[in-house]
Amino acid sequence: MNRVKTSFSIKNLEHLSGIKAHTIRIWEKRYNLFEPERTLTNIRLYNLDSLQKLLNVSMLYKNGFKISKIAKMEASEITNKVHSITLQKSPYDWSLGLFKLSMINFDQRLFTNTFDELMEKMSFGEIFQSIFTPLMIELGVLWQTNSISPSHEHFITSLIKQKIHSLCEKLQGSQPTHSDKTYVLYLPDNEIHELGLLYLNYEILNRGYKTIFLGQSVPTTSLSNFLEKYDKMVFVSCFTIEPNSDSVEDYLIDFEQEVLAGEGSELWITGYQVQHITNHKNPKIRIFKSSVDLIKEL
Amino acid sequence: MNRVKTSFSIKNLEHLSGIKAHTIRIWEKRYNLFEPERTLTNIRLYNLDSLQKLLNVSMLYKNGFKISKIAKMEASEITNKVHSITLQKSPYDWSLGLFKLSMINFDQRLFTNTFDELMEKMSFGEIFQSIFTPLMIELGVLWQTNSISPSHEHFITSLIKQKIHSLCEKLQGSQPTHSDKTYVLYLPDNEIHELGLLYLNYEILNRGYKTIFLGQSVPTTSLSNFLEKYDKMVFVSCFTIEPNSDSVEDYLIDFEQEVLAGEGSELWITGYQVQHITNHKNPKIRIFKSSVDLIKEL
DNA sequence: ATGTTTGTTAATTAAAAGTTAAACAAAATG
DNA sequence: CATTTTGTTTAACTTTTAATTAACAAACAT
Repeated sequence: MNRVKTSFSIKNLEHLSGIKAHTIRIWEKRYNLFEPERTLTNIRLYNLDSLQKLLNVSMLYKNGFKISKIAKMEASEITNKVHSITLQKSPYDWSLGLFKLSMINFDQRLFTNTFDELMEKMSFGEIFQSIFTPLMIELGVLWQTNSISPSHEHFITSLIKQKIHSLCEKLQGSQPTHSDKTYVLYLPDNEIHELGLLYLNYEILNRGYKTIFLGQSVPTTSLSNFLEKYDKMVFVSCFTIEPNSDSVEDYLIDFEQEVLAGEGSELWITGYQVQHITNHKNPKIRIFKSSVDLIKEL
Repeated sequence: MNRVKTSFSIKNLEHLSGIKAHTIRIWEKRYNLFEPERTLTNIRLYNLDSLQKLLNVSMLYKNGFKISKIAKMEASEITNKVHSITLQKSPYDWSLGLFKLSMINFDQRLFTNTFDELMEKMSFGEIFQSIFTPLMIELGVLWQTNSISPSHEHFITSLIKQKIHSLCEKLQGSQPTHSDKTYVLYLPDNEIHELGLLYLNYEILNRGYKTIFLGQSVPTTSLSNFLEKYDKMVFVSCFTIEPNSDSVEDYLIDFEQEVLAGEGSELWITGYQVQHITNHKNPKIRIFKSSVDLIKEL
């Protein structure tokens, strides 16, 4: 019933900390760094405290501290050192690790603090592309190795969504500087990966355009309703799961007839399912390799 | 980069279909039911099509069809039979399987159809308690055995949330029949499991009370702001992860001072982190073993 | 009742992952 | 330069999980 992971294998620690299982074992043996529980059959089982200690140790280790020196430190001393290093170095260097740590502990304050510090140094676009995107990729690996629970993923993505939402709200407070076209962002039926689309919404707003964010699971027919209200519409979407490679061509043909028949409106798409589509005949449909490419064309 | 599971081990199939791995193997051998790919070292790897076929086969099997008979059927015949059975039997018997199927395929239409049929036969409360709750528990098992991706979990929970949201909206359209108290539903800092709280919101609304749904990550201080506006307030929350057993006592003491100091307001709690708290002195704080118990007291 | 169907069990082998210990070699230290 | 530190490699062994085959026994059909 309790679905939050609190027990970790040595492989989990390897994936979460970046320290090889072999190395963790020998640190244990030589320096008594950890004293993990064991199963009845002698297999190591680490708790959350051990994981956190390892994350701290690996942080110092990656910053040039020697393991023999770290091993002699008190727990409090380790924490202090970690603190002072994060203060010294740029937040960029450590934000990925701090975001992961905040996820493991469901620590919203750490997330927010890290994020706020980053925002002082760089734009949200840079943060999203250079930190949140790699973070999401890493989460995929952690998921595949059973190192985190769905709750962890949910926790971190919903915090990121919150941040984008609040940035978008601020932008929507001021008048758009362009009135020549309106962007409509949507995800087709069954599409649930809205984080990328949410980010696109932010970037489009940030460039002074008007947007309508529809979010997930919008059927094609309900899109045509917008055509009467605005002159020039650009529909923006991201096809990650659906429509899949079997049906994406049919979807586009359908979309052409239902939505793009009139003047002025276009469809811009990114995502996994359109990666293989290189040349599409209709100039009203534009395919982008990545959201970065799409942003360049705004 | 593509984080959607498309390849399954025989154990995954076992957990998803309820057919033992042993049995799947022997069906393969005796009736050539499947022809899974193999790894370089001879280990079975099933694709999504195989999984779906097995789900259909197991459905017929559990309905009394003999495996020898199923094995002789064409794929289309199997699909037809499955269809006609789902029509014959009550939706209750099959909804759990259908919801799981809709999740595997990210098939929103199947989810909605199944849900709509259920709503004709029973109340939403019954659906939530007798179907969605077991479904969530089963998802936990599937997660632990690596049988589904976080996307699957996200897909199904966000659809359930959508349903509760729209039911709540309808209820909020009509005037409350009780005006003696207002329920404020919130989750404390770092708490992300809002599905259960969302359901409580529905049940309270359904009994004609006024509610304020704050959702996740509400600090205690911002709750006290509500005290001036309403006479009698009942704060309702669910502590799944936070505050954890170390800090829950402190949290409650803090809450007593900051929020419950005046007249009339109470705090009702359920969730994992308050399971061990049996007798709390302050009668203004009420602990419930489950949300069902809480609903009974409305 | 006789033979067939069908799921389970047991035995054996193989693969994957974890554990321990010893040897090794690069890097740092004095 | 000799010594210590430290991560990696190798080898032997255990545990867990998967695969194959054969045997078994209950249920079913004729």
